[in-house]
Amino acid sequence: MERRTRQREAIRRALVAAGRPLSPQEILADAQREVPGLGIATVYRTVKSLADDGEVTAVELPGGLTCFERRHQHHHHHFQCRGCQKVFEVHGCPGHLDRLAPAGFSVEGHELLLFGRCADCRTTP
Amino acid sequence: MERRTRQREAIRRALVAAGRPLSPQEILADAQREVPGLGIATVYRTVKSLADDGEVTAVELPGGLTCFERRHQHHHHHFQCRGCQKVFEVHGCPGHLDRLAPAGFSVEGHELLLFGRCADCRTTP
DNA sequence: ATAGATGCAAAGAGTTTGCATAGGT
DNA sequence: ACCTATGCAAACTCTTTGCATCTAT
Repeated sequence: MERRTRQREAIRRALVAAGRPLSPQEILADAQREVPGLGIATVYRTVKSLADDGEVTAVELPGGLTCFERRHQHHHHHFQCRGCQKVFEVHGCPGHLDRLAPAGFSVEGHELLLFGRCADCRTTP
Repeated sequence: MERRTRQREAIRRALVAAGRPLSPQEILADAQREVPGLGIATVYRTVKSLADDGEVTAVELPGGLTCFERRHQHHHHHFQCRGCQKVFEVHGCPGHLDRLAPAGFSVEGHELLLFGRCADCRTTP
């Protein structure tokens, strides 16, 4: 069974507090304010463990960055800011996407990413 | 100015022949049939050069894989097969995606990726 | 002949893993 | 006391870069 460690709790709190998907480095920086000696390997191991438990999900972004967010029950997508690179949740989905696939292909899912500028970066380039 | 080398031509031909986005490794394998000594560094340098010229565009997929395809003038999206991992072009776009973004955010673009099984992998798991 | 392109190997960046130790239970 | 979780460092993967050589012009 899994243990309740300061590191694990700090990582979970960082994700809860952010309310948006965080990169491993963002998680590290946030959680280190609580547990200064925290190492990046623990962040990777912990988010993987939390993902296995179904508590968080990975958000893989074009460019190779993988962020992590607390698991939601509802279908949603993401927005990435070109200014600060932060990732935000986007509610809703255009739907009717399966019909776009080539004939003979079976669509099992989809991902949609919007990009542009968040409210903060829109005013502060 | 740029030179017309066997390597560069083999890489361009691989992209034309495939008719779909190729990963650096796929490009290497295809182009090596024409130029056996071809190295992966040349593939990376060449696709970057072709991208700078506007002849190819990068297709960045969740998971960190970056593929390259010949540049199209029309807006389109992609499908990735969970069986063979190959990437295909998808025509059309659901449109009206900007409205999904949070208030105060400006949307400059979007990417849509469908995933599932291609026609080949649907019958051959 | 000149200068850009290539192949190799080394260097980076991000992520994962091995191992001794710390620390939850 | 036991055994998982941690921190460090090494290993790994993918991509980029330095450099001597090759080759298109």
